[in-house]
Amino acid sequence: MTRKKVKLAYITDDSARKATYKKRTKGLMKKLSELSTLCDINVCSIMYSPYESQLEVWPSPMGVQQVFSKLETIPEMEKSKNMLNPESFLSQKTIKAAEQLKKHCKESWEKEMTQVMLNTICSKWVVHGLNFEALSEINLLLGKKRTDIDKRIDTLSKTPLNPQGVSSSSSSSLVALPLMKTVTPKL
Amino acid sequence: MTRKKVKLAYITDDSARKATYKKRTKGLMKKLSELSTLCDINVCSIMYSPYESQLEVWPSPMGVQQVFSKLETIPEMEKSKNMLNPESFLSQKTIKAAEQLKKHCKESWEKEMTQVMLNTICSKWVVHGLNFEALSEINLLLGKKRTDIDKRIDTLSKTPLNPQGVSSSSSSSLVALPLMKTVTPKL
DNA sequence: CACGCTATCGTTAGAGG
DNA sequence: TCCTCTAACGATAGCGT
Repeated sequence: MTRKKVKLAYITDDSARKATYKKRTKGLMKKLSELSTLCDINVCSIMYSPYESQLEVWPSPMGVQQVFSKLETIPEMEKSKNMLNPESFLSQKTIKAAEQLKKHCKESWEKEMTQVMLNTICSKWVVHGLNFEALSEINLLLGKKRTDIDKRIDTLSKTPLNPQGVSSSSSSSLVALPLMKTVTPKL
Repeated sequence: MTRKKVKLAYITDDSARKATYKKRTKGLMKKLSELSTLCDINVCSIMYSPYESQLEVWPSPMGVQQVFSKLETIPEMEKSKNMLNPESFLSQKTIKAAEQLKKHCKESWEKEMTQVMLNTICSKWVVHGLNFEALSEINLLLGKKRTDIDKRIDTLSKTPLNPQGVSSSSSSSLVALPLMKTVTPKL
């Protein structure tokens, strides 16, 4: 009985798919970990899967916090918030100017856009105070009694904030985003 | 000549490390892609490595945009911004209340905190308008002439926004963050 | 320094408990 | 459903070019 040569297509059988998901996710995690130690890359992952009721964080919430904290240190743009809001950064003027040249495409536009895109994301993270101060704050809570946390979560669950449902139009998604220290972001 | 059994430790030799990095990154990418098709998970990755002058986006900027767009659809919290700012969500009062119970730790605090942590991140994304509208805007620019983009980038490079340097204290980092549709975030 | 090769190691599909 | 086992497949270290 020779093992089938994985047909690379959606696994229709639910339990088989779940099994594969779990196995491969575990494998991915390991690979991530290896890349991390072999090449000194700081890695973390946050998994929000339909197969686990709870979120899975690896290697630990602390580790996640550390990685996110580093996003904070990338460019020091906080000092110039006003110049980085979407309106000025991507003004109608800019769009129009680009519009004029619509016909002259270039095969490398993709890479260029990638730069702009990512820089925008990073900028926004910082500009909007998304430097994960909150995570630091949350770390203060680490080690607190569980029931208290439970109560807190319970309270929050009863506020209007609690989503009554989730859009079912979006399918599962995964983002892998590595950031390295040695490259100076070009903005 | 038996192949060595990969010593799982930092590779000191620069070129060897780079080779390993590239090979393994490629492998990771493939695994990601497989997980994506096998389990219908929407995947993208953004690589910002010291070994490439440009960012590497996979499968494409479009794909990245799509994945990020989905983050937007998670919980509908925009309507209650005022209740979700860090100040109210993680008020001094809350911290103090938790402080009182510092000594009574629980082994499962980690999971609980994970929930709070992640929910906070997601909340912030939405609350701060980080629903990646900008990315949509940027997509309008796709297909425009490269030199124009170049000029734009150049202009930006000369503004005070341009980081004069990057913190060298942070090491490389990678975040993998999968989001699935079927689970309702508990907040 | 990048690529191609391939023996070896590591991952995992499928079956059984 | 979840674990364990293991043969088969897939990834990749080291080397040659």
